[in-house]
Amino acid sequence: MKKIQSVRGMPDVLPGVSGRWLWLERQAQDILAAWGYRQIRLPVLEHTGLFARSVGESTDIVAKEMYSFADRSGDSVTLRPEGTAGCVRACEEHGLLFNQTQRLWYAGPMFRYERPQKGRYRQFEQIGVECFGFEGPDIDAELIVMTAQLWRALGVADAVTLELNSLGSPEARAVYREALVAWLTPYRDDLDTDSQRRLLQNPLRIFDSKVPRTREIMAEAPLFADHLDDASKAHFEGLQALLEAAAVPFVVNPRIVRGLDYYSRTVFEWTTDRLGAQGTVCAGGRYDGLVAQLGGRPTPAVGFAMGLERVLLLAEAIGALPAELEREVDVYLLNLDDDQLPLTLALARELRAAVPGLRLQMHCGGGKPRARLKRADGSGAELALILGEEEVAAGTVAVKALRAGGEQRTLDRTALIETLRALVAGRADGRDCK
RNA sequence: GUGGGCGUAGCUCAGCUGGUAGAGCUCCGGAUUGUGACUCCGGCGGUCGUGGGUUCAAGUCCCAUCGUCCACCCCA
Repeated sequence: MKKIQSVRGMPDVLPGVSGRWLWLERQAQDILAAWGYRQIRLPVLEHTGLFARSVGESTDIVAKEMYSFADRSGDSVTLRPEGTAGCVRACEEHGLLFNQTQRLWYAGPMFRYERPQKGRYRQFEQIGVECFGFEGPDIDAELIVMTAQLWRALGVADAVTLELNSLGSPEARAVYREALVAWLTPYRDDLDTDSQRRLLQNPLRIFDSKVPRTREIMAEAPLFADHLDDASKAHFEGLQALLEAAAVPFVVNPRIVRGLDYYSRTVFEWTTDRLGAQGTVCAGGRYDGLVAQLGGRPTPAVGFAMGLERVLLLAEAIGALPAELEREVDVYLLNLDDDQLPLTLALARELRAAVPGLRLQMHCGGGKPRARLKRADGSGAELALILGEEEVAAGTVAVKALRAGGEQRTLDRTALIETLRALVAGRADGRDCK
């Protein structure tokens, strides 16, 4: 009998690390709310055609990475490989873009059929942000400054770099593309095989090659910056000025191309050198043409997506995870004899009500006092609250410090609640480090 | 899809030129009839990923296959 296991590339998040996820999601949600962004909740399944029309037929994502299948009626549906397409679809479908602007976010799993490796999974979690109806560089800057704030809140700001580029208008890009292909064609045989293929599919990507000879050639190639249309150029310069004013450092990287067809003008990536081959932690850009392409009125749009596994890997790699995440239980309440169970239950309820935020775990499962204390220790709690015959008779609770020393005091109800409130108040939960 | 590393107890791993499967941690019990974390004693726990081959004998060698990790491609 084959051992049962998860589908390849679809990892479980076990209890020991799920707290990190809650921490990350809370940090992000707090900031999004503070900037006036509203959540939109989207289905995980969409009609296959949506992605083919938006992401691009010839992209790897659509060509070979989609989880597509026929549902019971025979329609082809696809587990979303990214969030933007579904978001635009929902906004159009419900009239959210009619004469109005939107600042939206969503979170959840995305699916791509790729070989898993570090920082890459077949099911992975993203937080995505999309803005509609703003055409100037102000909103581009807003998104970037907001992400910069998140990196600070998470303690990873020093480990990420902002890289910027402009892809210009679709027309300018098409002109440049032809120029680049014409320039490169004489060198075709000198290029590596991957780049020869790119020459047909996405020549701009050749700038990304890691092959030395290809890089030598590309160092001489014509640059897109010289083909940028005036309006895109002004937009890009406006964005850079705003980022400088906001003291957000960046580097202009002409090699940033983005794999999805719908991008235009501003594209950006937050990258790190701490994660091996998957250095991009957050990426996005402008996609002014997409709404119209999907059948809506022409609507300017910008957005980004953040890979949460990568952000967490990064936080872990540089030791940015707050130590408080280690403690999941504040106090462990145990009775020494199960005759005291009804009283113990009542006390647990009373303490949880009296001390907001208190994480109190009550002993279950019987056993000798020794075994109960052992469980108290294993729970990770700071304090053990012990309820024995003597305490019940006296109306007190024995409070034993489990982490430091081990001294034990006997407290009445008022002193106990005071102690627990102080414990909760002193607990840094990672929300105050922005 | 391509290349390489690795699959032995729940976890981390050792196991020599082939010779009857080990440690640490975890967990449970005892030393300790109301006190954890330290110490000591005992216990639970493995068809050595799977299938085939070579051999008197395979965890060890060979082949295949699956899984996993890393890298390429591509991407969050």
